[in-house]
Amino acid sequence: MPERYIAHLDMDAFYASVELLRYPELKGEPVVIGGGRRHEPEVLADGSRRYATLRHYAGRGVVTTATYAARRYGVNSGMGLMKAAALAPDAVLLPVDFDEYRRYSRLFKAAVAEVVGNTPPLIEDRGVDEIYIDLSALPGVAVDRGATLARAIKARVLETTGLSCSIGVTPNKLLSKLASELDKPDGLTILREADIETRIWPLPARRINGIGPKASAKLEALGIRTIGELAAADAAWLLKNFGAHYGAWLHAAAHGRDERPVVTHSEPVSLSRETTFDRDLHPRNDRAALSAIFTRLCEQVADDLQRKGYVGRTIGLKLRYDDFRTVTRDLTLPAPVDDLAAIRRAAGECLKRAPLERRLRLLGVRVGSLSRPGELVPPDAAKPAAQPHTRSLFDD
DNA sequence: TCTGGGGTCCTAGGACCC
DNA sequence: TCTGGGGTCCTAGGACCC
Repeated sequence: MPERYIAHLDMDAFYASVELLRYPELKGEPVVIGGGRRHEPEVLADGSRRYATLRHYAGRGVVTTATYAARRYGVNSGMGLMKAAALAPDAVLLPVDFDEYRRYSRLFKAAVAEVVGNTPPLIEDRGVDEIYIDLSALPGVAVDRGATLARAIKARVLETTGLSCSIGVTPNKLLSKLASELDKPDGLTILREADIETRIWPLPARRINGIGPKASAKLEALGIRTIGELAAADAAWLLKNFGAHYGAWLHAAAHGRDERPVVTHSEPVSLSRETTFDRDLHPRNDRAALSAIFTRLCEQVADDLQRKGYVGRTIGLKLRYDDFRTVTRDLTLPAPVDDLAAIRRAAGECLKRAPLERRLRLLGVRVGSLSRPGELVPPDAAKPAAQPHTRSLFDD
């Protein structure tokens, strides 16, 4: 198998950096992006701006991104804004503007495509602020293991967006994802297999994409903190503790082994809309409000389906109670749908099967088993039919 | 100071069929 | 009136990621 050169590109503090392009005077200041829409900066008579600060925030929002200055106070994405306010009360709070981030996302991806070309496609989308790029087939890459090309990509991205990014280039996606973080912000890290021991093994196991809070807590309880300790663990012992599938993957990942290809096209599996209420709502006392929200979510999903050109057979409902427990119910229809009436009816059937004693904090509606409207067959029938096997002694 | 919204993939049990 | 195995679909929940 020929050697692969896979790049992982990660935009630096992406949402925050896009906001700094708009509000350059905030550069270097602790800034937090998150929450609802009620804290746009106010433009004063003299043209200057007054920003909201975390101090006065009240609500259920979370931190979407924080600038590096804000991170120094211990503020991190995913953290509740109320907690962030306790850590950094004077940090500026800006509302999330997804349309603007999506616009910059298209810009930086186009800039990368300009440098590497995109026929054949080489870029795998990993959401709004990161991509993988398969550099293996590009001329001259083997000479310096992608360094010149990666620098050209970084320069072009900066030129077209004004934003910096960090890139890791290694033989696979797993290592590149780790490598792109080693030198953030504005970093470039190139690793060979021989560098795993010195550069990867000292890192916490939690850094591996696929080891989350649960798995890392369990590893820690078993005495494993770093990737190196995980690599040293006995393979059979890992299988015993984590199951055949995950255990084998943990072992391979710790040794930096990952054969996954860069996937340049994918179809969605499901579309959903959900919302957390400002205050918990009671299924009986707040029936009217809940019903209106329920209908709106169904409308939004129907709209998304029609706009994107999909139909779906499985309608799902998601409820989150005031104690944060989450419950889902779903219903598979005989034929795929994309209209409000059908979605609402099916989601309504799901609702009948859900417990409604407690107050609710979240409601969500999902449509899965997607296909294209013209497609006659549901997705599974499109798979190659199982080979009929020859009759043996044991068949009926 | 309680924890957003949009996704993917995996597991596991039961129904149902051959 | 019992025994064995395999496969797919549906449903529910959970881990994880951006």
